[in-house]
Amino acid sequence: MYMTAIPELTPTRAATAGPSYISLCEGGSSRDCARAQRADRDVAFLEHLAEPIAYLKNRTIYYQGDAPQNCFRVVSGTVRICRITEDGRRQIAAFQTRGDLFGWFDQGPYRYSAEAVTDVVLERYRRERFDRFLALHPAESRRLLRSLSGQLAIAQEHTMVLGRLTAIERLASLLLDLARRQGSVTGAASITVAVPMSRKDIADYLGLTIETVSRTMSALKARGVISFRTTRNVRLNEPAVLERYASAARSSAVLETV
Amino acid sequence: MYMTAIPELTPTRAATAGPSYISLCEGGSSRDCARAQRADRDVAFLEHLAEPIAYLKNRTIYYQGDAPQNCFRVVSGTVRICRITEDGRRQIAAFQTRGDLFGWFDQGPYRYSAEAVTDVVLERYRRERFDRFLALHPAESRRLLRSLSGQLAIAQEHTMVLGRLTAIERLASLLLDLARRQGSVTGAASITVAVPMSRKDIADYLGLTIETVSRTMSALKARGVISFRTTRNVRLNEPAVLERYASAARSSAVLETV
DNA sequence: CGGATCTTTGAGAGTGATCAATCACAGTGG
DNA sequence: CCACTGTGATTGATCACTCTCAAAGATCCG
Repeated sequence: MYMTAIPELTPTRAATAGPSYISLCEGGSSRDCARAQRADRDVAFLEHLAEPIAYLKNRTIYYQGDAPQNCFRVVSGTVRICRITEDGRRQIAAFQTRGDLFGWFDQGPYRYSAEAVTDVVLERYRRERFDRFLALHPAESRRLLRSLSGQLAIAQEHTMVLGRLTAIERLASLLLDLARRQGSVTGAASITVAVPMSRKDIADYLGLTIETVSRTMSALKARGVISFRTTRNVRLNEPAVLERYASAARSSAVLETV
Repeated sequence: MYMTAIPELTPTRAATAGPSYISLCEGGSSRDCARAQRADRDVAFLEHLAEPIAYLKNRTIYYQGDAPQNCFRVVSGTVRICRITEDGRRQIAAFQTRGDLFGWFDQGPYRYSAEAVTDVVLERYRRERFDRFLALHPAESRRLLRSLSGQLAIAQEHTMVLGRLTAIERLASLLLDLARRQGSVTGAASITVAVPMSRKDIADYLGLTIETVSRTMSALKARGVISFRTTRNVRLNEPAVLERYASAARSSAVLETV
């Protein structure tokens, strides 16, 4: 739809074609955007703000420690927000997909790096202009609040996954997340899920090692819960079983007041 | 300062004394607030919005799953944002202290419960009024953005802790966080830290068990890095050593692009 | 087809969890 | 004032899940 205005990938820098306006939209998943109030002059203004830019797989979009001059919105592809320690441990705080805004909320220098998981197309915004725009357009800033709220909610869910789930529960949780983000209707008999990231990415997102991820995947396959077309294309044969594993992360009855 | 207007604790509901205006302020830690632009009528409006309310230790402020009718700001004490699974696993997503806003960003029902760690005094805001206020006061909503950003940053730091740090590193990280929140100057020779939460709370925040927390504390004590006045009052004898343990969570040189 | 990278699988080790008992402390009442 | 009780914290012994080290198997791409 509005996406077509942006070239699907012209390495290192999206070419030609005028930037398309994509309204800030709510939630981390954010599917349908681009509706809601936008006076014509708003659109005109934002057209100057958004600079389309593309990155090849595994390229760094910005580094932890850099001064935060830009923020970005994902047009297509997947971005990882991650950090590496001196001794090589890596943690991925979030995966950003279509519609997600990132790089906006660091106050000082970027606290995490942003890297392209796949080839990606982004819209880049100069932070200072972006902030100025927000000051002028209160409605937009309230929509941004909702978007941030969604990201915070996701981060807190992630906290549960990292702090209290077993390996198999973490994997189940991720697979269902991916399915949901790809718009699969939960409750379906069988779902095909594209896994854009490597085993290492999965491991670093879930707080595990590559080996554990691989072994756990194999265990799920052995039980017939999932099967592989390729390593990056998983078929969820029994989503209900995965739901059961992942359920620890989400639902829960209200219990005693302790 | 502005705190004095609110009674330090009158069980179940803060008594008398008119609500004091506390401006939304930035960052998760947020020390000095109450400055910045506030026209007199803004103050007057907010005075009607904020309802002071107190909770005794371990009381629930709201339950996961409830419809989110209110949001809160901490005036004094500590609040935990947590979730319990059916099988009893608990994860604390965050501790909220003076100046922190919580209960605002859940879109649907509350995803986490909020409970009083200590006796607390809060300001309660009706969400619908709060939102209406934001719509009328853009500056306030941008300040809220900054506050939310801070909380998101904290959540992402927490992600690193839960996903990649060892028990001793997690403890070091928490102790330094507490010290910082209490305004201790880092780099000091020796710091006394109040630990308002129980070992169980610490364990559930750090993704460990009570026993591991206890053992790790003992190990640190044995090495002379910390010592106890009581279980809830820790003296950091060698903050530098703790910094070294915790450093994995924060700093890190920029490395290869992988 | 060869070489690099990614993934899977195996064997063994280790950190933190579990199960269990003791200890410390605050509150209560005799 | 001091036993009694209940909760929270500490310590111990053992277990298990995941990590580490290692090698083989896939997959991709020139």
